[in-house]
Amino acid sequence: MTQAPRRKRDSAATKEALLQAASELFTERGFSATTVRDVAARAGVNQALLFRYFGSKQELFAAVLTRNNEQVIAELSAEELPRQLLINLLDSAEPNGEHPLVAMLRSWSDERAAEMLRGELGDRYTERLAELTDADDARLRADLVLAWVFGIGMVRSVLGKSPLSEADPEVIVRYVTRAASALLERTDLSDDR
Amino acid sequence: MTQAPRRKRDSAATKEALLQAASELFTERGFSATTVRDVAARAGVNQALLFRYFGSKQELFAAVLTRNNEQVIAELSAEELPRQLLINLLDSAEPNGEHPLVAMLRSWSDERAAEMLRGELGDRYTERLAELTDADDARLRADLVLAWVFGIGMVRSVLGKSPLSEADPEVIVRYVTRAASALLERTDLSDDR
DNA sequence: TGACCTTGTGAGCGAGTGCTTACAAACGCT
DNA sequence: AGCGTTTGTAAGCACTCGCTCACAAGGTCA
Repeated sequence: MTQAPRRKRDSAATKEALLQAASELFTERGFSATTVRDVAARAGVNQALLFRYFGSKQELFAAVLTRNNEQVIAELSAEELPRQLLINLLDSAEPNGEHPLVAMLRSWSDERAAEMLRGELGDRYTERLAELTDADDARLRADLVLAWVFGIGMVRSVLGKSPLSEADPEVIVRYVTRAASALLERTDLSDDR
Repeated sequence: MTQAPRRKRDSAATKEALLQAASELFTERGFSATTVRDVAARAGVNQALLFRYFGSKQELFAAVLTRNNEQVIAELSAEELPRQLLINLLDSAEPNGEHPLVAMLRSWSDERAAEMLRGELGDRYTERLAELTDADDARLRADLVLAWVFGIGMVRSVLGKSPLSEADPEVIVRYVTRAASALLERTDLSDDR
């Protein structure tokens, strides 16, 4: 009987397949509910390679998080951030939707995963949002808005609680940006269409 | 050598000890990071009794959640709810603080635990908050406020992210209630001191 | 006292976890 | 061809988890 066909020798493609599979699974199930065997299986890769290339499950998670979020933060201007963050998060309520933030939200309560959110990653979003106001406690106000976005993502995408999970994204965005303008008191935020 | 002294025969006290220990541990670590061995150890009880009295770890979690939250919901009027929810949550940032909600927040991403939050429990808070406005999408607005409270609790108590985690509770409450009054459009909510 | 039910105990089963190791095959090089 | 290095594979180690079970000890009632 013939053995299973070997993979082509291509370490770059293997790493990429692992990252992609890990990104999907962490988004779907969160950090602790995702096993390295699942990741390797979806990537079509022997699980030992996961450890050869990333060292540990935790380091793999870190690689996924930074890779996905670097992009989001870099691409968006401060003015668009809260609005786009929300829109992306709300759109990804669809089962195949896959926003980087959802992986973070689903892994929130895991202590090892939380360390990365608490650190540099979360602060990046805060700094960006803080640019929107000139109040002296700008970063606190930014954190409050960020907490709101996270909370909405939690209740809607992770919990799936109605009526929030069924509501029209447009309506939510309008409500939130309007109320948030009471916090980030520059007029150019209230550009709700 | 003498054997470890046996527990007194008192099923009620044993159940209560298990519930209390479980409540503490679920609050500190969340559902999935808490093991039945931990619970039994802190309660000073053989772990087999946990299963005799509660059937499974999941049923124990349900017992803790309903027990703790019934009290909170029943005690507070609708007008006080958002403010008190926030204050309790913010005060419990102290290491020994132990608000029922924190156990929920820490177990958020666990699918089995989330079922209970999604169901009756979360709706109870929503209904209560929806009483505050007469808008036709009252429950959606209530969910948005609830999501904000949850988000703040997450970022502050679970993540421990600064500056939100170090901020003065009074300031946070003032900001939030003021901005939330743009959502729940009755004037009697803006009673910020 | 002895039968019976309730409560507490220790040991361990079966499954799943992250991770390691010994080895085989494919490649680049001289 | 022969060599060393890189990439892929199969197996399993060591551990933790939720949960079960056979049994011992305390209590009640006849």
